[in-house]
Amino acid sequence: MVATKPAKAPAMPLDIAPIENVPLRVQVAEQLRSAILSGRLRPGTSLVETALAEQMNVSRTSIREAIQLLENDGLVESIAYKGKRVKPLTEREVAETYSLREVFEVMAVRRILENGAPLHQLRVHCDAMTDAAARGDFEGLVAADEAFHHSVIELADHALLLASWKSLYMRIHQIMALRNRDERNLEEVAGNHPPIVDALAAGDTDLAVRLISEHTQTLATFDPATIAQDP
Amino acid sequence: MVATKPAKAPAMPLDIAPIENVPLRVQVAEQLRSAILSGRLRPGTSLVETALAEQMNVSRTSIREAIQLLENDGLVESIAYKGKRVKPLTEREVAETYSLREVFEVMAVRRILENGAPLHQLRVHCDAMTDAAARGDFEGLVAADEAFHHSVIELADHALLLASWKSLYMRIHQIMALRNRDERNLEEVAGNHPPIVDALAAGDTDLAVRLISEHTQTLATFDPATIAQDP
DNA sequence: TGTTTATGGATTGTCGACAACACACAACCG
DNA sequence: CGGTTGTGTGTTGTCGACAATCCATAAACA
Repeated sequence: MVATKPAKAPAMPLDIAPIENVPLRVQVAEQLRSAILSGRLRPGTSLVETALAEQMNVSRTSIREAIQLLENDGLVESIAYKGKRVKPLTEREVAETYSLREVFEVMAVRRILENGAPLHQLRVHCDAMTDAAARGDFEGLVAADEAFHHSVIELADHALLLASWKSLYMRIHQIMALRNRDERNLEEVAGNHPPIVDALAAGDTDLAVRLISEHTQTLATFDPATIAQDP
Repeated sequence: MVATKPAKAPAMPLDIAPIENVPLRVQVAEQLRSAILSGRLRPGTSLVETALAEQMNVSRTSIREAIQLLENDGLVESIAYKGKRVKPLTEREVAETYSLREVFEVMAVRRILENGAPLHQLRVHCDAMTDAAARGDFEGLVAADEAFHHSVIELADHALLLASWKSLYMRIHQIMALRNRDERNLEEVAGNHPPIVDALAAGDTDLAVRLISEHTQTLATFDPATIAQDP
């Protein structure tokens, strides 16, 4: 075996886009998930397999399996022989979701401070948030905020934590989409993050934990009326 | 409507066991899950739908859906168009599982101390552990230990936390089944728990957190060789 | 009239058959 | 001999049809 080349030398180095083979159930799941997370499918809406199958022009099997995928995400609940529906969101569930998120993020912060991690990416996201806030770009701010927290979890270098956080954050997405976007001060939200990075850089565990904890709690406020669900 | 009776008066008050209608996929999932958690199906074992369908005498559909249920539990992983197999257990995953469990239990302890909760049940489980240890009953000790920790989580009164913990604890079950039962001192394991209850009763947050934290970490020790998987 | 028993429609659950796919190995050609 | 191109086999993916179940409403009965 010649060692100068990496095992396989492609005859055509041109990087043609690889056509990916995504199973139907996954495509269906993505569409439905997007609809739920964006609030187009409200909590309580019943999901009828036959109807969806016809509507999306796929077999009922694919719909079925897609819905089961959403069940794993905790976005759909099903009662045997009765039906499946978008999981209703109770006030209690919202509170639990945010409290668990807080624990996740605090855990991440602790791990980052224990094991060390490059903080550059966090600063990039902070800047993105500041820019978005300056532009009055709400969507951009939200996206950058998610990217920031996602990075925090990633830096903790804990695959299970990351997976759990992602699953949890989905519901947070949904909640945020359902609630009237209370136009709180964009600048303020953006400004909340740099101190967290600073505390991490300074190695100040207590401060970092307190800041991230307060921050996640802040966003947990919500108005129950805004997440009323369909029967 | 007459108000003296609760809506429906059963003609036969005899409490006959209601024959429950469990979907096939669930029965299949329970069997497979039990096999995985007990170590009869080792990590890495590939699960072939057709084979299982014939073996268990149900349609491939039911097997398929059952396996997807196990995927939700994180016990099975699947690669599209290639196959499904019992999720391999890496040393890292084991460590992550136990560290996340620690965070869950610490969270539970904190909540119990904040909101208050009756501790009677915990004492009962402690006694059961002591008894089992005195009898040299390993199985009994493990069962009581799980019951104790389950109760701790339940007392935290947090449905999402409880669900997450249950899912996580499944893997701990699996790990314990796979590892050579290192006959550590039964009395010692049993003795670790009452101080936790005492700290809870005394309202000593720091001590309770430290005790539960140390306790979960203790059990995280394992020998990688004992969880070697099949190809 | 009040209670029980059919009956119908809507929905999920289960099935067997066929299609799509990935991989390994044989056949072919320079 | 090296590399490419068929071909076969085992697996998952998708489908449409039928069975089981639940619920509401109507019919039958005392």
